[in-house]
Amino acid sequence: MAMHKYEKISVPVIRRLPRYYRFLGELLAKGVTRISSRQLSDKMGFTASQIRQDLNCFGEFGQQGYGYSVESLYNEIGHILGLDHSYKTILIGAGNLGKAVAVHMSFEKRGFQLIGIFDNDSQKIGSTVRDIVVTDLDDLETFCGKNKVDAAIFCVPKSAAQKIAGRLYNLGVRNYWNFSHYDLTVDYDDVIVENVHLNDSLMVLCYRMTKEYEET
Amino acid sequence: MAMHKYEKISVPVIRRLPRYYRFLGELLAKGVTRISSRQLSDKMGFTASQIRQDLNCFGEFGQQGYGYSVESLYNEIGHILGLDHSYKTILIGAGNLGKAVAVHMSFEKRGFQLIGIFDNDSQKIGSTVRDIVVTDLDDLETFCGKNKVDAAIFCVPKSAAQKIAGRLYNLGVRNYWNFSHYDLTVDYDDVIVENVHLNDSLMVLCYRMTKEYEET
DNA sequence: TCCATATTGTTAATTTTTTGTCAAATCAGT
DNA sequence: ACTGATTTGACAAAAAATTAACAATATGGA
Repeated sequence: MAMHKYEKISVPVIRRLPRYYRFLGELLAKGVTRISSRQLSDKMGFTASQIRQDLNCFGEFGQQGYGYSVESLYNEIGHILGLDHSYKTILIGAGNLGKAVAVHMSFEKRGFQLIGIFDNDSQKIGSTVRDIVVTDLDDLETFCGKNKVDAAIFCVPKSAAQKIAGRLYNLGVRNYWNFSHYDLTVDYDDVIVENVHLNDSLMVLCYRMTKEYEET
Repeated sequence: MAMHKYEKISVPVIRRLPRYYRFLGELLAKGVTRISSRQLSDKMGFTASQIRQDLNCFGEFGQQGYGYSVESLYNEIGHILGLDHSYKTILIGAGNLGKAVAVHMSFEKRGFQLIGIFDNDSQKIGSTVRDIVVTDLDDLETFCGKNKVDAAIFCVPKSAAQKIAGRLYNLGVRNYWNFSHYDLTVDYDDVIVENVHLNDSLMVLCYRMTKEYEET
């Protein structure tokens, strides 16, 4: 039923989906059962028109004169995002950032399952993070031989990222969530990289603060 | 000299600035002294036209027939971003994520200076992160009375964020870098919030992985 | 059942963003 | 100093994204 129109969905629309999902989740938790695009628009700061247009990329989830059922829209968007998958995922780097990511993300609710953590620091190897034992990075090949790994999370220094990406590519891993302060670029077009640049976000904050002061 | 045109700069342009800064930093580190928009375009995956247009929002930094001086363009963009400031900043929350942020970000190079860390967990209070002693969150008012705080970083649970934001607003803090899985919304329009939603990024990765599989 | 109200899905208009083009300017070699 | 190759900055064109408008349809109460 959800197989509606499959023209390519634009990047801005895709980036708004998790936001819809988040707000609908909050409404659901509050026990709200129905909502109109107008009400959502007030809450989220998008226009009602945009919300309707975004949703219509994927199907017709609302009902004229009524609006949307919070629960079923929440589920639909979750499904569109693919959160009902359970992609097997490993984490590379068990430093502060790696641990924070491992502990804070509820991977299971986001379509992923964390099945291994690797580091090359002998101090960390053998320790436990979120019930997973940190393994020597040298054992990556062995591990990937035994387990089908769908995605890898990079919480390693910039200098190490590209090399490890190469190893993982050879092991069949094609999807990367990258925190390494470095734009992972891979020549193969079957690879998906989601780069997270916390520094960029911080610099944007700096820009906005600076401009604010200049204007006043 | 940099006071060129101050029509409002669009959000997409602003979000690309840190990226330029990053790539130019890498070129600088490699000892490259000059670069053309075309060469940058090959490296970064934007069109040359876009790069020139973006830069021209702020001034004329290039020279016809030559291109741009890597070093001076790097410095100009750093200045545009406001990285030569030193905004006094506090971190709220010294858990895994807070520690990771404190340790990984070179605030000094990004226009900020970390001057305090707060938590309400007695286990953490008194411990040291990056040479800063973690202080009781109850002492926030005292601290802000003694120190002018420009910005605050939120690494606290969703449930705590909004309340702490209110306290900080009353203490005169107007700028927030928010990791709390919650869109901080403040009614006052002198407030700047940069929300970081790691979950959103993860969900986008999930979407892209899912679509990839569907298409093939 | 009927009517006034609400709200969607869709198409059209508008706005914003990106890309293409080119004259003017600089550079490098002779 | 002259010439051909580059490359910018500016403007024009194209593409993309957002907003507006509205017919079609459902709701809820009389």
